[in-house]
Amino acid sequence: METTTQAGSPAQPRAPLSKERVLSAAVALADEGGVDALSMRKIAQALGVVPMALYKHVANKNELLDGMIDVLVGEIDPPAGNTDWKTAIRRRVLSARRMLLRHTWATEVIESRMKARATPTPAVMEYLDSMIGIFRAGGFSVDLVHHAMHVMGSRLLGFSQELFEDSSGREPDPDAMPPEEMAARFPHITELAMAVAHDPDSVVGSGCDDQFEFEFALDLTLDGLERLLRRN
Amino acid sequence: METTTQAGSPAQPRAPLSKERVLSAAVALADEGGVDALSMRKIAQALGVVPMALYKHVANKNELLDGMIDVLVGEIDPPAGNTDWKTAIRRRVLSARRMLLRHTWATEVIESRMKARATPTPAVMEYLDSMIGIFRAGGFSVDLVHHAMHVMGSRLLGFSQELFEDSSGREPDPDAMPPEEMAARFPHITELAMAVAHDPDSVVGSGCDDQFEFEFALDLTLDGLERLLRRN
DNA sequence: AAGGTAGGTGTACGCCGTACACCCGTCAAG
DNA sequence: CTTGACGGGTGTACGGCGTACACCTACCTT
Repeated sequence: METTTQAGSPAQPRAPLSKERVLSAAVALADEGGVDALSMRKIAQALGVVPMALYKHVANKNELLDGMIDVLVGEIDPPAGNTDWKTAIRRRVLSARRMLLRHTWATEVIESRMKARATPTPAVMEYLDSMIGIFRAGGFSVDLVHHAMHVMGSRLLGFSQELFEDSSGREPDPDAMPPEEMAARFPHITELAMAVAHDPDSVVGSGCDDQFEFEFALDLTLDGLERLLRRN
Repeated sequence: METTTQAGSPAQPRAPLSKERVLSAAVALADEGGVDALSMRKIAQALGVVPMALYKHVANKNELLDGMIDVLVGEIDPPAGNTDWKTAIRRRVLSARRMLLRHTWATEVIESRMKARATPTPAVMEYLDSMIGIFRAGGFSVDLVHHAMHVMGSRLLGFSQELFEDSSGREPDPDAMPPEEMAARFPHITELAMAVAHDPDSVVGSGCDDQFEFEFALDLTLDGLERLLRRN
């Protein structure tokens, strides 16, 4: 059994590794067996490769987890044009939910990674940005969108809460984005951040009163329940 | 420096271990350094004891995590009597939030443990039960409470979502509670469960339409936002 | 032909959870 | 007073984990 590369061999012994192949193997492994069953060694084994080979494609396990989150976010349907904000948001959230149900480990990983990172990955940022865009296009003021994002909270995936939290004392982002590119790629996030904190440098800084936002969302919910109650 | 037990020594060399001491040491360690920095070995070291000593007080690390959750739930203020349901719920939720802010690792642990266990620990059950009780006392019908619990969702700690999910294929609960005791200790949960599924045996079984509940909560939120928008 | 580089390999280290055998102080029964 | 059970702390050891580091080997460029 010669397994070394042989020129004319019709069935090549192994496809070449790549970040995508590593990530989808990882996602597949997590789907069956949960995130506890996910180890670099198991992923390598599933790919027929030695564990350290993975490190040529992902820096470490945390980056791998971040990459997996991006894969998941990519599974969420893009925003549907030609509808009012309400159905657009509704569809998007329900699509996100379907993704979360497909990958039961997702919320756990998202939760823990969002706590650790200074900034969400670009894919996540893009998702949030387009979400904000839908609200803005629907006529929401910047302030109201801000509230809305907090209110949606965990239903928007579970991370908007953390997104707005103080980001100091976290793992420093290895390749933090310069503010100009930030503004160009995520216009809505930038707009919101500038309105919230009058300090455009700390783009998603802690210029917002978390406690106020929490109570705002809570009261909105309680009022909704009360209305239902009155209507008996 | 003789550290072995010596009869008349006024300062006894070490307090005797106990489950509470282990748990509070674990909570303290998690508070400073997050849940990743929490290992049986570190806890033991903090208590001046050999790692295996802990296993005389907790069965394994998962049970330790469950115990830690109970400690946290115990920090939530008990329900305030003599008020309407709305302020009672409000106070309770805000108290829970203060606890979560004190222990930033809490949501992560709760999230992962709730996914794994068949039934929440008694302390958690008690918390949920009293929460339901407040709604019921406020005049909510059983059905409406059911909706309400889903709506509050993560704001009620983050676990009611999982509580109502299908509980098959999870770690079997070592000491599952007999239904009678269940009904006696958690009357409100039982009432709700019986109404939802007409099968009183699978007390928090999957007799509820998760998708419906999710959309119900989503729409309640969206309607709330819409009202704010109209009032511009 | 020379040499850089991208990608897979092998070994090794320190951490983890915990199974298992042990040991010792206390206390009840004989 | 002896004995033996037992609750609780100990020591050793195993298998799995993430990953640092040195290597080797094809290939591509010049």
